[in-house]
Amino acid sequence: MKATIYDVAKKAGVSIATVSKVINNNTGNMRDSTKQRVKKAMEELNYHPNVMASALMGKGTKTMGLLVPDISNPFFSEIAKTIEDRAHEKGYSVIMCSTDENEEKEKKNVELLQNKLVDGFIVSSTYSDKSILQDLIRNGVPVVMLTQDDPAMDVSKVFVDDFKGGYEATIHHLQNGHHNIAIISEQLALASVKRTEGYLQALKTYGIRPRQEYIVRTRGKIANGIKAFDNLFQLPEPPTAIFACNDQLAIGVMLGAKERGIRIPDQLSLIGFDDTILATATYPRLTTVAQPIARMGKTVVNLLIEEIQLGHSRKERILYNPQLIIRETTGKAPKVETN
Amino acid sequence: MKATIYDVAKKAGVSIATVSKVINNNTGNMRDSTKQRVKKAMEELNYHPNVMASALMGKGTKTMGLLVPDISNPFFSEIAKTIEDRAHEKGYSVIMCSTDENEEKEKKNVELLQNKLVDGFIVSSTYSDKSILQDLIRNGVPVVMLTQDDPAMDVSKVFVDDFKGGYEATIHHLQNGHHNIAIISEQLALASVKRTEGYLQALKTYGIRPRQEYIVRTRGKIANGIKAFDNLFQLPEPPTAIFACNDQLAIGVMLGAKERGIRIPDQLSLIGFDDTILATATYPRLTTVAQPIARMGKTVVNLLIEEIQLGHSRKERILYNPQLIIRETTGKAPKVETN
DNA sequence: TTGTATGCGTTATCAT
DNA sequence: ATGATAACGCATACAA
Repeated sequence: MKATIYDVAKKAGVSIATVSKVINNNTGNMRDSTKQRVKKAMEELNYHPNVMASALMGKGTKTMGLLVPDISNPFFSEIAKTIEDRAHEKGYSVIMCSTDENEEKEKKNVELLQNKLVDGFIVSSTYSDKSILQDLIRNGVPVVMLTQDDPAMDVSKVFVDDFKGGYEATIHHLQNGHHNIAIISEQLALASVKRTEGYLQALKTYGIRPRQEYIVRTRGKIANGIKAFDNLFQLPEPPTAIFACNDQLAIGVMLGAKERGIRIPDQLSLIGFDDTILATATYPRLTTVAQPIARMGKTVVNLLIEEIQLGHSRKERILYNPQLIIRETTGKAPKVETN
Repeated sequence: MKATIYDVAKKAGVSIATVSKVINNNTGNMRDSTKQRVKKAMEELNYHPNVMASALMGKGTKTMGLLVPDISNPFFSEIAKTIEDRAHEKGYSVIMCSTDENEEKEKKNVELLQNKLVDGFIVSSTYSDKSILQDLIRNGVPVVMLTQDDPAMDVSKVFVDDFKGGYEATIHHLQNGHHNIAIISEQLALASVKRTEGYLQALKTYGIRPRQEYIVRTRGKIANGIKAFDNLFQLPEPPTAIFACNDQLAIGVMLGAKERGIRIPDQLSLIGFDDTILATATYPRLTTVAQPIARMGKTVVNLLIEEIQLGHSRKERILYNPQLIIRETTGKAPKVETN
């Protein structure tokens, strides 16, 4: 049977209060000898405090919930990895939940976790029903947003400057002489609208009028990237450059292009976003806008734990710089045929 | 403040015992009217039972631990997704832990979870110190192994026939006329040794003597795939076909080959394993041995929950068939130059 | 410096 | 058919 605090107390010849004190390091007024005696007893019994019981007493569970759209998306699994690592270092566990951009699941996940065992939430998925999160926040549950700067959420946030990322990607295309630049954005991601705004701004800087038909919105999967590409290339005047708002979409474009015999980067320049494992798995290697995944992951965890201990949100907004990583899918615009 | 069972009882004008009964569906001897009254009160107060408290009473936490080598590896994140989905359907949460094939983390993860909040474990990572898991099992903690059939673990297992997968991949190469077939295997994965055995068996079937220099062991990352390829191609007689024991390794080979101007599949045939997102993200698309990820994920969860409720292991071994998916990286062996 | 007693929100046993 | 009450393992105010 598992040892309880009573077993330890008996073995050490003290009361449970004393044991409790050494567990919680309230050993201010305690003879060092008793402390050692208790510690020894804990060792020998292989005693570990029952988290459930101490949680009942108002202590936390040392567990955090991680809400992402889809853990099987490389970007999220990569950031989940860094979150997990950091959390473990700090003695926390992380429960993961994919919302699948599905309102029902969003709600169910939060319910599942809330009255259960988490001390706080990291949320990296856009909620269609924001009241779910807002209720949480109003009730004083620590929440830190990751990957999105949603003004509707008055909590701490860790994210990259998506506008800048979109801007710089587009500028890179423009500097290469492209004028017909399309963007494929993620329908439901807040970050994608920022990236689109950056794209628009870059166009403006170069005095180029945006075209509706060059702006496509879809879900961020490979298959949709292929579709988007197909549609774009049925246009009377197809783009010579594409900025895809995530790597999966970009991969889709590459696949579609291969299928149609369109060479990248000679006939089509392409930029992705995220710099996931996918970006280096393709040939040619994908030019993409990198997010500092490791630093972001570590930072959200630190911030969340800090707020859990603090008891309230610091409402910080931590903004990282995206970085355009030029690899092999971008190049000069093809000569325009003047007709 | 969160509502407790007392609040509900008061509101419904009954005792907490009665409320508890409707919570747990022990409504055998209960007037339907009271039951409804209680339910209504719960609704109105937005009452959710405190899992910690009920866990204290011996009920489980409805949480399972998922131990994988690395959640950022697409294979594991994809299977984690299906596990999560199924677990949620059944009202369970999943806590994920990457062991990083690091003995310290292995131990720490289990400790983190054990005395904490999980009702059982799904373990899909090879433990270098098996006693950690065996202690768990001996203590009656439900454990189901995923992805590996380790004879040292006397519990239920869900996995593919790795031997067969390795065998069929190699046979495919052989049928294409290849004789110089190399294998790149994952150093630490039990599954990889089975796949290697299948490879060896296939060779034997065709009367081909295995060559030591064609058998390379490494960690399953893209970078290592590149290195392995480089080494293989510095051999006096490089292979004309490679079987990589996971998709990442295979991607590494593709990248290395591109770098050296070696065309796939014309000059080199390549097969991967797992059929992750990576396999369809490359060009040409990767021929690979698929594991039925979705079915395996669903099955482990079902099995684990069953055993949690049952109170003991059923010690089932559920074996799935791998499936060779022939895409575009495999083809006929180049004509041999007789000299 | 250490121990006693109470409560945290449940479940379960036994009365009523 | 329903209610009173004792655990569960721990933290903490208060006593000693």
